[in-house]
Amino acid sequence: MKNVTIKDIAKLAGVSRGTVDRVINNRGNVSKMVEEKVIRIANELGYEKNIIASRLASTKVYKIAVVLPSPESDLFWAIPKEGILSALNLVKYYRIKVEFLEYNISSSEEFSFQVTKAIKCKPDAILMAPLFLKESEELINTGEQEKIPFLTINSELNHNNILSYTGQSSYHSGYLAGKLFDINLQHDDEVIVLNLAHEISNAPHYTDKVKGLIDYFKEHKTKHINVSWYEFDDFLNGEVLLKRFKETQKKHPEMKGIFFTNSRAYRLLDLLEKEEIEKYKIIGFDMIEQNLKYLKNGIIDFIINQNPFNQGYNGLMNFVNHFIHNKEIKKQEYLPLDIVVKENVDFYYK
Amino acid sequence: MKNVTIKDIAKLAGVSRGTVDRVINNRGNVSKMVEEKVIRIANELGYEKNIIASRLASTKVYKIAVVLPSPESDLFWAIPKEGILSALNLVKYYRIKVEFLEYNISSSEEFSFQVTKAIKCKPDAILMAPLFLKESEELINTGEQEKIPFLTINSELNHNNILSYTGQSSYHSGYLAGKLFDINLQHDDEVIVLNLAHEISNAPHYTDKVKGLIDYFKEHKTKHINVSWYEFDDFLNGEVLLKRFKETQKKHPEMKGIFFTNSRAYRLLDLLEKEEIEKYKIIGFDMIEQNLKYLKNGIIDFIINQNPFNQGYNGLMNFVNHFIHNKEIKKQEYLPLDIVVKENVDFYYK
DNA sequence: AAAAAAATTGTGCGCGTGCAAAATTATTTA
DNA sequence: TAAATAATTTTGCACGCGCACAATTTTTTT
Repeated sequence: MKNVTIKDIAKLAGVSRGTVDRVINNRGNVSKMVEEKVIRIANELGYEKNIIASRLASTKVYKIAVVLPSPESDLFWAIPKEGILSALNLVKYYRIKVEFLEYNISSSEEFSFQVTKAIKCKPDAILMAPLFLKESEELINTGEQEKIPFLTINSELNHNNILSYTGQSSYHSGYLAGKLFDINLQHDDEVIVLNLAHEISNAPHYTDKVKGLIDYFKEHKTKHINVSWYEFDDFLNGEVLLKRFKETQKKHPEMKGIFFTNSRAYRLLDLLEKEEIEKYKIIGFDMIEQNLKYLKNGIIDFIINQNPFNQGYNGLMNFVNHFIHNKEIKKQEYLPLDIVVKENVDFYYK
Repeated sequence: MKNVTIKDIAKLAGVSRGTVDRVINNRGNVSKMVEEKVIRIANELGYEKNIIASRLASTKVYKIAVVLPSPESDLFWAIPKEGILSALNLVKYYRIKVEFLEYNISSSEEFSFQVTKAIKCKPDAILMAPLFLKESEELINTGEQEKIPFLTINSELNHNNILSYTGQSSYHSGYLAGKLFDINLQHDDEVIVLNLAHEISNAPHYTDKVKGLIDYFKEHKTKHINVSWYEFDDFLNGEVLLKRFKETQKKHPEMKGIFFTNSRAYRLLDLLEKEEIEKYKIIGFDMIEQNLKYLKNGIIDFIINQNPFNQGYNGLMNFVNHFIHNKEIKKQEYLPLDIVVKENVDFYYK
């Protein structure tokens, strides 16, 4: 079962390897008759290009720009980068050049700046997390004019210049949180959603989570659990944050569950006494070190893991599959909604 | 930043490529002086072998025998095979030959027969699920004499002829089940462990699960939950199975939780009426089609997913990393203990 | 119809490594 | 010390494909 090579095709078609090469790679300058014949024979033999030989011989260097928040500004983002590097390691000799560009997670200006810079690199594609909705759309349009497609991770966005999305379904992660509260709460308890984010954002990956949570309790009314939500935008200021939380407590005496919509649960928990907070069922996102502390001491009950490693890994593999292997890639690849508790936390990618 | 090649080393060392090649690959017939010089220069330059060029040029075909239960005898095993094929697809042109050998999951004789056959193929390694403890140990010994190392998935076994284990920690999956029961059960409820397996087995991947579950409740006594366990070995006979379950029910009036230690929950559930069974909290393993039905209609509450796809994928990648990339591979790679509920089931590998 | 231009096809080298045969150098034997 | 043997090193082809350039054929122009 030797693999079919262009040499085999050339011999059968009665032409030279060069001609077969031109047909296979659409380099033109081949007469219609010959082209058809070569294609027919290639199909008959079930020819598949030997990618490693191809990449070895080719001088073309594929270029991808990766634009992600800096781990310094948000710890979560260290892991997707590891995923990217790990994928890269698998395809080390494919002549792929990666340009890493980082921005402060709170700065939409820096985000725009770096994506613009990425576009100027004229890469084959840009892999990014489009955290800022409005800016992202504009930038993706700009990219489209320059014929630079995008691959996205973490937050979903619709645009026909986006080749793929790898990440969770925000809606369903909220819905799942509903289920987890439902198991753990009592009749007439109340769930409060806290969004600790700088811009009071209408980013879909936030609103969809809330929608999912609310929908869950619309569909499951046996316990009469009520949901309210708040945005704390100046969460970096401990005093203000604490004050706003106290107000919320007062306003919602039946509050028994707290749902943090992102990885910043620890920001509030750092400010509270254990006794005061352990009466709440708490669900947050992301297995970053600061949150794990609270998961392990029983303050956070569930963490929903967003598979940051695979976001990076699969994101880059999508690039490879699309550009190098010429494979169809899925427009949406929804990653699992991992339920992380104290008892299984050690087995997830730390 | 061009990559360093043997040519570069050869030039700097003042020898030919062939000599460098012999040093790099320990082919001998090189004088000590030259060898040391080449090694020194290679290290200085940070030489890394270009694997794709290497595999392209080499005539050596790596051979791996894969011995797994047939999907016909146990559906679970369709997925690890998919994982293996998927990994294989990534390294398609590395000249790896895979010999798939299947056995009926209930037959230790067939297992031994196929592993013996695998050894006779004289592969570079054997990837298998050592479901039968005693037989496995003997076979691994035989393999050791023939210098054939093993890679294992799914059930853990200690032997120094085993290069790696990829799968869950059975103990912790039982422990996790304890936690899940604890959340969902009441004071003085009882949990029954059901092991539906042919041989009343002392296989560690069964006993460890029970141990984990029991330990959980040893450490968490607030609800006074009691645990008992039973082996149903003739589970294929519906009548007998049902009878034995009824007996168990009678014997344990406080039974409120049922823990199935493997993927065969559906075998019993198929025999019971919905009304009769929905009062129990049920935890089982593996996202096979027949179980998913019961997860989706609310009869099974939790499925612990064993990542069958990754068992296969990582198992094969371990082979590649060890033999082709010459990388250290971990002796134990514990996969996540995924908690699957109705609300997140669609996002796990079906 | 010859020359020029255009279109098509063929050839050879290189990517980085493996491998075996040939060539060179060092060592032993007679 | 020459010949034989052993040890070491070099050389060249191969893997399958990309690519630049050469060679050939066809078409157009004069």
